[in-house]
Amino acid sequence: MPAAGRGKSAVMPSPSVPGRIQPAQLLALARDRFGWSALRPEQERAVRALLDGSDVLAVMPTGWGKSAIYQLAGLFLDGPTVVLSPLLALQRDQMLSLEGTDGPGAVAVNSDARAAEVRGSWESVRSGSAEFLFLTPEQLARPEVLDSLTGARPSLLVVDEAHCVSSWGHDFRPDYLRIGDALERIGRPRVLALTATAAPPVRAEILERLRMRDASEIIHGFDRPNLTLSVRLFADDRSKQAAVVEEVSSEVKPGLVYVGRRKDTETYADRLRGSGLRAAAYHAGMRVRERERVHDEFLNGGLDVVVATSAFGMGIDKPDVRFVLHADISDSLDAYYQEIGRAGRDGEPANALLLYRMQDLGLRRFFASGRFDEEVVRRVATATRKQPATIKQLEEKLALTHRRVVNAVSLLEKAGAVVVNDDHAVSWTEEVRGVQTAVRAAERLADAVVKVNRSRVEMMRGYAETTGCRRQFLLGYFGEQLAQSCGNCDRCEEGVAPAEQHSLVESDGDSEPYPMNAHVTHRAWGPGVVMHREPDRVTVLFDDVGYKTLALELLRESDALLTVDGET
DNA sequence: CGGACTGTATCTATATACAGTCCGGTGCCATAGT
Repeated sequence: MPAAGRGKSAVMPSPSVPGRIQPAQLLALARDRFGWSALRPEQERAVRALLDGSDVLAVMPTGWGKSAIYQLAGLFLDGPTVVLSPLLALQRDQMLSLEGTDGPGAVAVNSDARAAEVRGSWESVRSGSAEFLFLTPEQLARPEVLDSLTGARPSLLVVDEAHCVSSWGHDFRPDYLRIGDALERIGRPRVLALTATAAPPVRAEILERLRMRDASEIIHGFDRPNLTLSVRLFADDRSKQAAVVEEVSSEVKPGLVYVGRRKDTETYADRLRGSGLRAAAYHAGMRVRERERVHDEFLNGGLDVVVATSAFGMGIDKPDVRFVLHADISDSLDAYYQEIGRAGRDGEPANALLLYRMQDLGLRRFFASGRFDEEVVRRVATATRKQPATIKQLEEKLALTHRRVVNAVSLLEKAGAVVVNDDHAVSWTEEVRGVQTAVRAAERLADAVVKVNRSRVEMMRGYAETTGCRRQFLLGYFGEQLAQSCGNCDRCEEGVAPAEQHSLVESDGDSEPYPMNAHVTHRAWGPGVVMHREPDRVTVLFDDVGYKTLALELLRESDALLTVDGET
């Protein structure tokens, strides 16, 4: 514990007056309270922006000290810091890391705690002996939690793993949709959203859903040059399965294998054990004990490879993972980048290999399609129109699960048919003509989500099938342009990419009809932004229908199809 | 959307083709039972 024994610092911030904090003051406090010897420029900028009263969206790699931002800012701001975190395991880790410092205390309120513990936690938040309060978004759905929070007057609300705000909520963990509401309810503290992965539309969605105002976006670059990117194409499942075992055997260990189905984690783990490797399966259907065992063994070096569904990974910060192999394609480049980002954190070379079969997209399309339950939405609409009711009351009255009710309420709210009042009651607005109109509007909103999800699958497919440099494709998706082809992917290795890159460079200038980031409008699909270019095609992210890839040749022939609005 | 599995039909099989059905990820939280 680096800072232990130094005693309390002479540099006590005057918490109520952030004013102009000098860099030296920040650093001194970081050193004395947490034992950090230096701050990265991004960390410092983020803390200062928060102290100046701004909201902040910080996108930085895992291991870069995102938590340091709120830990430090929390010390200067008068009032508790609330940290929303998606997993209880992550909350435990973060509380542990705070315990080892001279910093102020941290408590958590969740379903693990007994009633007496919860009362104690709220008491220490109110008295100020705990600066940090860890919650899940689900806790914000409980009226008594909101009331206690309002009373505690928090000064900062942190949304950790903020990309979940965008990817979850539509049909999974719907309380993610209600964070923005809760935020207003508790007096609108400033907001800090933290994530390692967020493409431009994801960032826009985070800002919108959390209703962040004039937010400073502090984005660290996405490139991970030590990762070698490659894709192997397969026609049938058998040969792909064999290749998984071969590739894993020949890679430097340890590594991760991602699959799409729980059952496959077991079959691959068995086969890999059969070829002499220390392999384990991991998925959400396993007992908690077993999951923790695999997790710990992997971190401690007791395993060569973990074969997992997407359940494995958040919060894993193991520096020496040498490969991440995808036996099944991910459902978006956001997810893929997040997953391969677990390799090579030590900066040493590591492999990100995708074994791709076109049919594997089927599973991803299925998951992307969601399920709109018209009947549920109709019943919720009918009930609230008759009489305002809380979400809890609706669950009981209609005999529906929390998830279904929250989903329906969120869609109806977005459609303008209902509002959620200060007393937590959902009530009908009369803004929409009737139940039927409201249900139709809700369905349109749900359809739009499906379209965007499916377009994300298509971008993932675009990565797998691109003939150009993989890294240029990947970084382009995250809004970064890599001027040169990377020289560290299979396409560059084959020598294909540099030639195409050359033709791209030649084609710039005035003759370039659809440059990167140009705002465009399509007759059928409406407004969008150019996200990616290849010599013969252009990919546009449309506001309403998501990603679409368009052939330049066709666009040239029917040039009214896509018109450039000019840069903004 | 695609794969595994089941059932049925057929030019009666130690066999195959085809149609129909079911299933698939992520985690809070609450609640029931020991």
